[in-house]
Amino acid sequence: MTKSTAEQGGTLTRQREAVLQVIRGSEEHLTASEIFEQARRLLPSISYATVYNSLKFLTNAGMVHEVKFGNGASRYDRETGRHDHALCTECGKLVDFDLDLTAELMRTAARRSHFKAESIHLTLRGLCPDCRPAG
Amino acid sequence: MTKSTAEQGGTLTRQREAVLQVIRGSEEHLTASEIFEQARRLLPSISYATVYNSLKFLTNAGMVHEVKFGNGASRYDRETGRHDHALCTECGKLVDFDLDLTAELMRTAARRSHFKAESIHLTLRGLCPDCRPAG
DNA sequence: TCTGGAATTAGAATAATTCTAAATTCCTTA
DNA sequence: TAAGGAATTTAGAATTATTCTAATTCCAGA
Repeated sequence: MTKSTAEQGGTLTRQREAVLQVIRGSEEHLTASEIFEQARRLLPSISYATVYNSLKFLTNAGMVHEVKFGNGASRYDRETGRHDHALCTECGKLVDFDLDLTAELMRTAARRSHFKAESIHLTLRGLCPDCRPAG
Repeated sequence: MTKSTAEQGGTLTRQREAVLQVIRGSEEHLTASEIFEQARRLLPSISYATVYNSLKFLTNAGMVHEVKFGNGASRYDRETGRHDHALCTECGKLVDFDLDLTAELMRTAARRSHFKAESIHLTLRGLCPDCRPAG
C-alpha cells in the first residue's frame, strides 16, 4: 500500500502536482479556469477535467482549501490552516486574515445550532483598502 | 417619485411579491429553481428570468438574504437580520442560528483584514443532528 | 513483459445564471 | 381617455461552471 498523500489513497501525479504548484504560487484565490490556464504552461496536455479532478483530490487531501462566495466560481486557497476571509462588496476582492476564534465560541456555536462542530469560519463583508472612500 | 420599496427605486410587482411570498413561506433555504417551481403555482406565467430578476431585486432591497456554500446553487433565506449558518458536511443541510458576535470582534476583524467592515457572519461546518452518529 | 487498476484526455452533457429582444404593464400627462 | 415612455416581464438563446463518459495512457507489481 503506497500512500503518497496524507489521509487518503491516490497518488500525487504530475498533473496534480502542477495544479498544486499553481495554487501555491499565487497569493490570489484562483478559479478553476485560471488554474487551468496556468497549469497548461507547466503541462501543456493537461485537460480541464483533470484540473477539476485534481482540485477535488487536493481538497480532500487537505492540501488546498476551496472557498466560494461572491459571484460565480469556486476559488482555491493555498492556505490550509484555520483562517477567515474578508470579501469586498465593491470589487469582489477576497483576502485571508486570522482571528483567534476561541474554543468557547465554537462550543457556543455548536450548542446553538445543535450541530457537532468540525470547524468555524468567519466572513467579513465590507470595503477593501482600495475601495474605501478617501484613502 | 413613487418608492414602494424601502431603500431603492422599483416597484414590488406581482411577480416580485410572489417570489417573496414563496421565500417567506419556507423554513428551508430554497434555490432559484425551487422558487421558480413554487412561484409558478401562484403565477403560472412567471418566467425563470423574472425569478432571477426578482431575487436580485429583493436581495438589493434587503428583503431576503442570499447565501451560497456547499455545492451548486445560491439559496435564499427569509431571515434578513444578522445571523449565522451551520452547514452539514454529510448531507448538506443548512440551518440558521444566532450567535451574538460582539462589536469588539467586528472591530478586531476589521483591523486585521484592513477592511472597513459592513457585516460579519460565522459559518459552522459539522454534522447536523440527523447525521450525527448514534443519535 | 504482462496485467489491472488508477488517472488522464477530449469532448459531450448538465446545471446555474445571465443576456437579448420583443411584448406587456403601468404610469403620467395632455 | 388616449398617447408616450419607462420599467418590467417573457421566452428562449447564450454563457459559464462543473460533471460525466468512454476511450486511452500510465505505472506498479506479479
